[in-house]
Amino acid sequence: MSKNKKLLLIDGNSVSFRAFFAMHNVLEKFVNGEGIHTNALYAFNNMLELILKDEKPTHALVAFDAGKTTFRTKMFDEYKGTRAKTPQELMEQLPLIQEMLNYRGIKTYELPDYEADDIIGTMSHKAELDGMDVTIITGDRDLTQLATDKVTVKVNVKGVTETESYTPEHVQEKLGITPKQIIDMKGLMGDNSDHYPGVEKVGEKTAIKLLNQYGSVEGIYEHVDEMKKSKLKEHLINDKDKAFLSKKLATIDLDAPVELRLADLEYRGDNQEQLMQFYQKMNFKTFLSRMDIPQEDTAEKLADIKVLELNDAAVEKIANSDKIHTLIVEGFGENYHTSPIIGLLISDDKNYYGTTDFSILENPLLKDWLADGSKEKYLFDNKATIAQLTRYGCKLSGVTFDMLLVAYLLDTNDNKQDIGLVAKNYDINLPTEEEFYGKGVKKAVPEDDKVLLNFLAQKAQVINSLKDKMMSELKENDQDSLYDEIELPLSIVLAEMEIKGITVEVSKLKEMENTFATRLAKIEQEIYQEAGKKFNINSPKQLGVVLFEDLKLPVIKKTKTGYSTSVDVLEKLKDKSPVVQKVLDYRQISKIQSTYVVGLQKFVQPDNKIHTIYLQTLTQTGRLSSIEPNLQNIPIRIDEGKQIRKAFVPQHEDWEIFSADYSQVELRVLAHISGDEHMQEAFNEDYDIHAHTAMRIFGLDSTDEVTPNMRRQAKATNFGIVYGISDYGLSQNIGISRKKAAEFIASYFEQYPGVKKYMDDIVRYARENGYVETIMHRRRYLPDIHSRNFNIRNFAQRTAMNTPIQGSAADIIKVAMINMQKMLEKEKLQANLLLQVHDEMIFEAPKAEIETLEKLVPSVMDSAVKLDVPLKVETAHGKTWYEAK
DNA sequence: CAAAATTGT
DNA sequence: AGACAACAATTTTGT
Repeated sequence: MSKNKKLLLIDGNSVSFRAFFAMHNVLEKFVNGEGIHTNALYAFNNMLELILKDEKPTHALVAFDAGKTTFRTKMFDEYKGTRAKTPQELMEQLPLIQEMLNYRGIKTYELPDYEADDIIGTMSHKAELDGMDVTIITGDRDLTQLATDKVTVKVNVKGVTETESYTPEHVQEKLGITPKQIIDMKGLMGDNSDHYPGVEKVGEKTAIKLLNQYGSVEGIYEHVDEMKKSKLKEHLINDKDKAFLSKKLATIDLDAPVELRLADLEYRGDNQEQLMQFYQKMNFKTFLSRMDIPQEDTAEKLADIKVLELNDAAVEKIANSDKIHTLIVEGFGENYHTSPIIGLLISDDKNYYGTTDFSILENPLLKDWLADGSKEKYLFDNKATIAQLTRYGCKLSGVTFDMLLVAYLLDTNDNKQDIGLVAKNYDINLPTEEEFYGKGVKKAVPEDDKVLLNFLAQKAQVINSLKDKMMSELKENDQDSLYDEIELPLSIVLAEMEIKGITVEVSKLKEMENTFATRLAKIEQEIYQEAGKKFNINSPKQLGVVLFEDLKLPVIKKTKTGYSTSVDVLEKLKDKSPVVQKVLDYRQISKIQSTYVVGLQKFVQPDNKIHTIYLQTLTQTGRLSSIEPNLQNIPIRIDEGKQIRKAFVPQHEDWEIFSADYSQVELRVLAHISGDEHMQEAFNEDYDIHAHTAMRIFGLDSTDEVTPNMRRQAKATNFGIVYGISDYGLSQNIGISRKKAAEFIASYFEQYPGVKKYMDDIVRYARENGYVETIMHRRRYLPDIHSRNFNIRNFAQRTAMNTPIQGSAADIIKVAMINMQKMLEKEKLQANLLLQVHDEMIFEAPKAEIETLEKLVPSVMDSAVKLDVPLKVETAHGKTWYEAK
C-alpha cells in the first residue's frame, strides 16, 4: 500500500508574526546587503526546515491574509479594530517570505475578503474528505477548532521551533470540550486580540462549564429560561446578540471560494539554484551550508592551490626570505600534548609548501627559522602549535597573528576553537574540522596526503586573507594592546606551564583509592540497611524513590524530571532520617573517588606529570578554563577531598610547592571601577572587608559589634553584589526571607552609593552599546539586554554587572602571570609557574628560592595594574600542594 | 546526548 | 506574573 498523502498547511501571517518576535532581540543583526531586515525570514525558514523534516508532507500550502477588510469586518466593523499595526520591519519581510516559499517549492495563496484561517479551514476540510492526513502550523490558538481525527493543529509555543500539538483528544484534555465547541467558547467569551465582545463576565472557565451542560451557544439559549436567577443569567440574556455574532466571527469558514485543487498543492521540494541565490542575497550562511551543494565547487577550489613539497630546498627559500609566513602545524586527536602531528605547511601567501614527512623538523635551518623571533609568522592557535612543535624538538617564536586569539577577543560569543567556523563568520567557505575529518566512528585522516595538504593550504590562505581585516577590527575596538600585551604573550606562558606539567605521586592516589573504596562500601551497606533495599545511590531517580516514596520524606523541591535530591534539599532533610546524612557522605566521597582519586590517575603521563590544557578562548568573561583534567577544581573545602592535594608534589627532592593568591580581587576591582568612596576606604585602610560591610549594613558603630553570623551574611551579600544581585538569590543563599534579603540589598546600596550607581550605569551602557568592557577593554556582547523575556533580560543585566568585575580580575592575573614569567627569567630563578586557578598562581621551586619568592611574587602581582585601591597578595608553601595553603 | 549532581573561584 | 545569584569541568544515569 502506498503511503498516505499528507497535507501541510501553514498560517503564513501568524507564523511570520511569531517568527519576527522570536528573533526580535537580534533584529539589527539580521539585515541583508540591501538593508532589509531578515530575522523573521530566518526564523520562518528555520521552523520550516524542522517541520518538513518531521512531517514529510506530500502536499503543502502557506496561506496569507489578503488585506485589512474581510467578510468579518463587514459583519462587525470593529473586528480586529484595536490590533497594533504590523511593524514596518516585519512588513518588508512578508514578500520575501513568499518569495522564499516559492523557491522551496511550496505554494502560497491569499484570497480577497478572507483570512488565512478560512483558506486553511477550507483546504483542510477538502483534504480530509479526500482521505488525506493534515497538519496545520499556526501561532494562533483559534485554529485548534479545526482539529479532527485526521487534522492535527500545531501551535507555536515560545518562539517558532517548538509546537504544541492539538488533536481532539488534546483539546478535550486541556479544555474539557471538543474542538468544535471552541467556536462556542469564543462566542461566549469574546476575543480581546481580535477585538470582538462576548457575554459580559464570561471567561474561559464559565464558558466551558456552560458548554459542558448545554453543548453549544444555541443549546444554552434554548435553555436559558430554565436557569435559576443569577447575574450570569442576566448577562446571558442581555448579550445574546453579541454571543451569536461573536460565534459567527470566531467560526472559520470551511467552504470559502478557494480556487485551488489539492493537486495544485503538491510539494515538489527546493529549487536548489534559485534558493541558493536567494540565501546568498539574504546573507544566510547557515542555510547555505546546510544545502547539499554539489561537491564539485569545493573540490575545484581545493585543487586551486598548488602545494609544493616542503623539503630542504623549500626550507632554504623560506629561511632566506624576509616575507611573513603562515604556519600550519596540524595535529590529529583530542589532546595536543599526546596526539601526533599529521601535516605541516608553510606559506608566504604565494607559494605553499607542505609535507607529511616530519623528518624535515630535524633540518637545522628550519629549526632556526621557527625559533627566530625576527621571522614573522601567522597561525591559528599559538599555544597548541608551540606545544606540538616542542614535542618534535622545535622552538617557536615570532608569531604576531594568532587568528584564534583575535577572533575570541573580537567576539567571545561565537565560533572559537575552529578555523572553519571563524572563516564562515567572514563569509569564507572553509570546512570545519568536523566537516573535513568526519565525526564519530567516521573520523579519520584522509588517505591521500594531497587532500590533507590542500586543506592545510586553504587554512593558510584564510589566515592570510583575514589578518588585515581582523587586526583592524581589533584596533577599532581599542583592543590592540589587550592582544599584543596580554593574550598573545600569555599564550606562550600558558604553553610553558602546560608543557612543564605538575608532578603527581600516583602511589599516593592508589593508597587513597583503597581507603575510600572501603569507606564507600561501608556507607553503601548502611544506606541499604536504612532503606531496606539495594538500589543505585548514584541515581537521583532511584534515590528519589527511596527517600520520598519508601521513606515518605517531605518533598522540598522538584526538577523537570522528578524529585530533586540536591545538597540544599538533603541538608533540610538531615534530621528527618539518618539515611540522609549517609547519602550526603556517600555522594561526597564517591565524587572524590571517581573524579579525582581514580580520574586523575588516567591523566598522569610516563613523566609522572599531569599536563592540563588551558582553554584561553572559551569563557565569556576572559577567565581561563582547564581541561583534561580540570586542575582548577581540585577539592579544598572538605578535608577528605583536600587530601588529593597531597599527591601534587614538586618535581625534585628539596623543592616545594609555593602558592600566591590575590585576596578579594573581585571586590577590589569593584571598589576601583565603581569609585565608591566607602568601599575604597575599607580597602585603603586594609579593614576586614566583610566585617566592614556588616558594620555598615547593620548600622553598627564599630566592627567590634559584628557577630560571626552578621559577617557571614555580609560576606554573602558581597558575593551577591559581585554576581549581579537579586533578592531571591541572596535569600536562598543565606537562608533568610526574600523580604529580608531585599532590605539587605537596599541597605547595601544606601551604604555604598557608588556601587549602586555603577550597577545602574553599566546596565545602561550595555543597553546603549550592546556590550560591556573590562579595564583592559575585553568585550562581551549582550544582545539579550533587549530581550522581551523577563528572565533572559534579567540574566543579561546581571551579566552586565558581573562581567566587568570578573573579567577585569582575569585581566589582572593574566598581566601578573606574564610579568612573573619575565621576572623569573630575569632573576635566573629555577622556580616554575605551574598552575593558575583564577586568582591564584602555583609554583614549584627549590627550597632555597622560597624566601626570594615570598617577596618577589607578591610584588609582581600587586603591581600588575594600578588601581585606586591596593591589591593584596597572600602566599603559602610546603612539601605538597596540600601544605601550600 | 541531556540532565542532575558535585567540585572549584 | 515570570523564578533567577557569576564563571567553569567532570562523572554518572538513563533515554
